[in-house]
Amino acid sequence: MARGGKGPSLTVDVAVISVRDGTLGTLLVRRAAGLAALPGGAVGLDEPLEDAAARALLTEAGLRDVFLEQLYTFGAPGRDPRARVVTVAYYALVDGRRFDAIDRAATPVLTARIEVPWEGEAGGPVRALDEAGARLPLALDHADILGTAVKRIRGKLDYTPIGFQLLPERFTLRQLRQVHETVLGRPLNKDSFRRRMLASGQLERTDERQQGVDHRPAALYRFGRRSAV
Amino acid sequence: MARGGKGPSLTVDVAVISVRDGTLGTLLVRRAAGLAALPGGAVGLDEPLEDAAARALLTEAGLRDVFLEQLYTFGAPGRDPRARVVTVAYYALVDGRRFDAIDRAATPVLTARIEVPWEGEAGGPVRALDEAGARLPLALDHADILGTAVKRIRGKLDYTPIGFQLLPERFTLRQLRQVHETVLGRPLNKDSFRRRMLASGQLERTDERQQGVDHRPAALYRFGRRSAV
DNA sequence: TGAATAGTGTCTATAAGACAATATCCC
DNA sequence: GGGATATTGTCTTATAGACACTATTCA
Repeated sequence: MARGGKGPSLTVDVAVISVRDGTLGTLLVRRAAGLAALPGGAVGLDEPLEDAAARALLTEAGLRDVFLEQLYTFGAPGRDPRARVVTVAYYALVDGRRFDAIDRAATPVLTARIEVPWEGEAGGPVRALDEAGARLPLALDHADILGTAVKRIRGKLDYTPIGFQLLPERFTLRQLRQVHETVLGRPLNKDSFRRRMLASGQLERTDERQQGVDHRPAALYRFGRRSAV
Repeated sequence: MARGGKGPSLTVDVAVISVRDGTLGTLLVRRAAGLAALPGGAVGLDEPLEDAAARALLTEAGLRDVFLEQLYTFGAPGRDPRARVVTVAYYALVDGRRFDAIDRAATPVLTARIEVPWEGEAGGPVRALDEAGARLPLALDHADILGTAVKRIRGKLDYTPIGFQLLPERFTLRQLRQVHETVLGRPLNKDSFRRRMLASGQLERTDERQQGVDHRPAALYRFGRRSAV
């Protein structure tokens, strides 16, 4: 961790966000001291920041080709007691079902549930819970980074259709709404959500329908190139 | 510029944004090679990032106590041809009249007009023009940083009253609207802007009125603590 | 047929845009 | 008074929420 330079060291960390069963989830790795941490690592001397984030996702979490966007840079002098480390945080949005496909032997990741103790876009740290509901202590300021990611995504949902990044390629309007509700942490009006999404021109109706449900199957949609205006 | 460490060096840069006479303005400093650059500098080993940005503003531009918020971190390997330098960019919002109060002898800043060659929130680099309207070549990726700042502020205006940071403490609704129009680069509906602002509960009407205009003087408002809900 | 959700249409409440009518100030 | 903008109020239009009704699937 020691470096010869005069300035702070630089790392990247990735807050992986997914939605499963109506709750927010994330991916963590075990670090020393029994703490869980975001996937991340040092930035190579000639490596683009986003490449470093993608590399951490691949080597530490076994994930590739995910939506990845810069979040915020955390640099409080005391955030890492061992040395001055500034980290450029990214967030990734992943279809929750991809968590199941990760080779746990090759990459011993932890899947955790995120509990958001604030409403709206108030912000603040969040809690990570394991499958049994026990609290997972997070390293450094990683609870703040995850909280910042949730806050950012909540804000983006209002004017951007990033919800589909959390779903498989084809999905129903109900699934999309439930993803939005899970991210926002509040119920949405069914009718107006439907109208708004269909009016946005971003959804493309496929001629397939939902399978294996015990009621009228919904039409499957996918996100298409922005169609008009 | 050379460092002994294995990782990138770290700096901060500040995009100072102001509004004067219906145009966007910024503050630049002269650097080698006749280029103009954003105020900025290296981050101290134990210095918080925002402190480094505030320090650069004070020493290079003579500005203190301004609204300052983190913008984005720029770290493309080729952005500085001399060495790998990652910069955490901040943006500052300043009442344009404060540009006139800067001691030009102590801090030889340049005031420039910003020309935005794109609409809405498309994004991309902007141009800096001097008082005579001549183009000021910008160092490194500073045109991108300024562009990112304009884009961010445009987005924030839709749901946050940051406009008042660009005005003196007391202002009229017309001044506030013109600031919004300048930032957004498009006209706003006068009536609905007025209603929206008054309904927001963020404006506090003072018992003073505009002075020295050749028509009915408008009431002066100031921003108050969010009052209700 | 019944349970359950999809999908459509209608009515109402709220916010935005357009515009008319006064109200105040300086000259 | 005339010119200019502020301020208030009304009407119209677009959008969101509420709700009723029909459609479609499986058990």
